[in-house]
Amino acid sequence: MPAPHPTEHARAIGQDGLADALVHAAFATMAVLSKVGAENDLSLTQLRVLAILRDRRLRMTALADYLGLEKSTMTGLVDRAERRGLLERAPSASDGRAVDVFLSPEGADLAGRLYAHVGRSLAPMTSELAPAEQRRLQTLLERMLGPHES
Amino acid sequence: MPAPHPTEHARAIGQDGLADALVHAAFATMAVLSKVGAENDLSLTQLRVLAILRDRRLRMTALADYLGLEKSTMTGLVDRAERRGLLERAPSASDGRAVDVFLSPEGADLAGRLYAHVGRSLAPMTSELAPAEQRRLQTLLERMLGPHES
DNA sequence: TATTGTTATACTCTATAACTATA
DNA sequence: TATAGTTATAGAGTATAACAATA
Repeated sequence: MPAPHPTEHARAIGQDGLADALVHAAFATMAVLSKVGAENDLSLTQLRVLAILRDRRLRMTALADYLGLEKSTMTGLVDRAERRGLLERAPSASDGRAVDVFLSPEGADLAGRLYAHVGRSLAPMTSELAPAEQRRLQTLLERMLGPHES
Repeated sequence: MPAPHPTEHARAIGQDGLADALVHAAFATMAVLSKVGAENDLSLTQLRVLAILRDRRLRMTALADYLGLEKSTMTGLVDRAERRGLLERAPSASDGRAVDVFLSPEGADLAGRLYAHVGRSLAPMTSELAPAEQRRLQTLLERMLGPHES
């Protein structure tokens, strides 16, 4: 798994300075997430599935909506994760057509470890800034991204 | 192409507040890049290839290094882009084993339009911040990401 | 011998279309 | 009829291993 070179496309894609920096930061962050995933034999999509289901039980269609994917794509995605024992399917109690998906104990365990791992893996980047700068960056990003649900 | 829901995994993956915000911003930015790519029938990887080659001529191996992919992966990637007339291959002048890759005129044209398109597509997000905040955000991101080459 | 690129192979990710079972 | 999920199919993206050509 060779390491990428996030800076280059960032510089070439972005329109202005801020867009450049955002694209650059996005590639750097995604590279970290991909690496954390790869170290656990998880694609970025599987990582997202674990993250989304960390505190939720969702039907296939709702999971597809969260990921921005087609429901037919979910079948294989969930199949593979289920085969690895990371999540489980169960028929919905309220709708005979629907299938709920949720983390298995092993999946929840892995999700928890990944959660911590991502934080540690991002630290070398974030610790380039002093604590006060980190707080300012967080505030600006949160303002830019709008109010969180939850 | 259904729209994703970047906030959720962000909240669930990140370790602390800043990591959360970075992951959230990365997913939001990647969603924009993916959308711009998809509107032009380009995957994120093909978008990166165009961006990287925008002002460069590289051999297959160097391109693979920039992307963080195996050289064998490049063959198919370049094949498909070449088949679409976006880039070209030529034998290296200095090394009989090597193959140079570079944008075709059409590829360069598309890359230029994508460049502008990305800037415009990111604007709704960045313009949530006042101009002074935008400058502060850019400065902080650039400090965090370290000095650019070029 | 080592390196460059391709080929062969296999698996994951993704979408579209057609199907089934339920609502 | 409409919705939930799966299956069938196809194509892109990715890696590993083996190979040919060149250095």
